[in-house]
Amino acid sequence: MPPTDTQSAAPEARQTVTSEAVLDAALTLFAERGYHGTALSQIAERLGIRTPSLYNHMRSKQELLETLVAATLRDVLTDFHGAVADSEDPVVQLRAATRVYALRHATHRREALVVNRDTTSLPEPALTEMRERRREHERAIRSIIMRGIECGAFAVGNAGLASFAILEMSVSIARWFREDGPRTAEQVADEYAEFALRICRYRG
Amino acid sequence: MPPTDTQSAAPEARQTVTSEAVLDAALTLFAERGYHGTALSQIAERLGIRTPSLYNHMRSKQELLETLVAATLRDVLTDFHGAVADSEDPVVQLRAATRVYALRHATHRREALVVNRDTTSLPEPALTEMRERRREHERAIRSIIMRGIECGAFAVGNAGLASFAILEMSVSIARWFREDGPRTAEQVADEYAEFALRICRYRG
DNA sequence: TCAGCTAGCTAACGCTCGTAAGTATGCCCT
DNA sequence: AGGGCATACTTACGAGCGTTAGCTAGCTGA
Repeated sequence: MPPTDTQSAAPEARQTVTSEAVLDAALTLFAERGYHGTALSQIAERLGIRTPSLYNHMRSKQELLETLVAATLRDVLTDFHGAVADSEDPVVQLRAATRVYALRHATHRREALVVNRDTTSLPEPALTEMRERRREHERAIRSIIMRGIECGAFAVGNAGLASFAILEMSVSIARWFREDGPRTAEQVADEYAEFALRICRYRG
Repeated sequence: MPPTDTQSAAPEARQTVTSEAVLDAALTLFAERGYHGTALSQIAERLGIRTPSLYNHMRSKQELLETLVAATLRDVLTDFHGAVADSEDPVVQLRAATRVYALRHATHRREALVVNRDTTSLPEPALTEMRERRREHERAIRSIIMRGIECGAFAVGNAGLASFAILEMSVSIARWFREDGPRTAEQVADEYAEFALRICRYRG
């Protein structure tokens, strides 16, 4: 029985850590204790290597955070554009946009927690860039709501307030969702999409 | 013109720092940079004293956090009980409970940010205690929703999901609200109370 | 007047952090 | 077979952290 060379659990296998593994370990720990609350030594320990060895896979601790946040926000926007591409109807678009956003927060809890807690710890060029991406998403949701108001599908006093409420209630899914809980991620996402329409007073 | 001895802004006045001032400075900085991202030296600097002098007003950095979180959660529950005391009607109660909760997050932004970001940094006896208080609040909201469902005022698939959504969208007010913005805290709170009823599908 | 308390100060501690430098070892390709 | 690269290691650094000890000066009340 020769050891396989992919994903082997062979006891004596000489294994090496990848950049992806470092990012994954950092993601888990940042989500658990926050960026400033996590030491590189803890990331190293989780990977079974010494702290300085991490520098074979990254440039700095800050770069880890920056990579994680940038990738997550990119994926959020990709999700969004994919979700709203199928229709011009504000009702359909708001439902789909909320659904993918809520779904992502159930299936990518760690990423969501890190982005929401630690984005402000980024150094300045990146911080503004990341804030801009979030604002872009918020503005897009808001404009869907405004179009819904114009065509009479929605009735809400202020589109900005509603878009904030919808986005942030979805974000919070990451705080309580459990994979082994009573509801699947899809069920939760569908329910939240429904909440979004209710907030905008769409009477489906 | 002899200097007054309360709140004096006299230039040469020998002023002394109070425990409340230390808590307030800590609150501001914890809210801005997080608990682990804030050094005692920064709190001291903001108060115009040297770091070790802080120990005349506190026992440790952790105690600062614990005091702030405990006081905030106590006030949240006091608010809640005051809000629901006036009526037995689930519609009235949910509106009032959401209103005071949203209002608090607009008027006490720093406290809300710290509680939501840094409660997990508390040492273990306090951590469980604080989590229990939050759960108590959530259960109380949920039970209002369940009573509303029973009496036919509300129509929502799962009361737990709805209570999470309502609480967390309110929490997020602390992230964007500005005192000098276009809407007052009361206006925002009223709007969010309305959102809560919509989520529960109350057609007022 | 003066004892005692309060609330500052300086100095110093032990620890941990992120990071750098230099070295050893094993795999891959020629 | 062996050169080079990738990846780990040990050692060490300077800085900053929270905290303690011990001292000083001013206000308060007997």
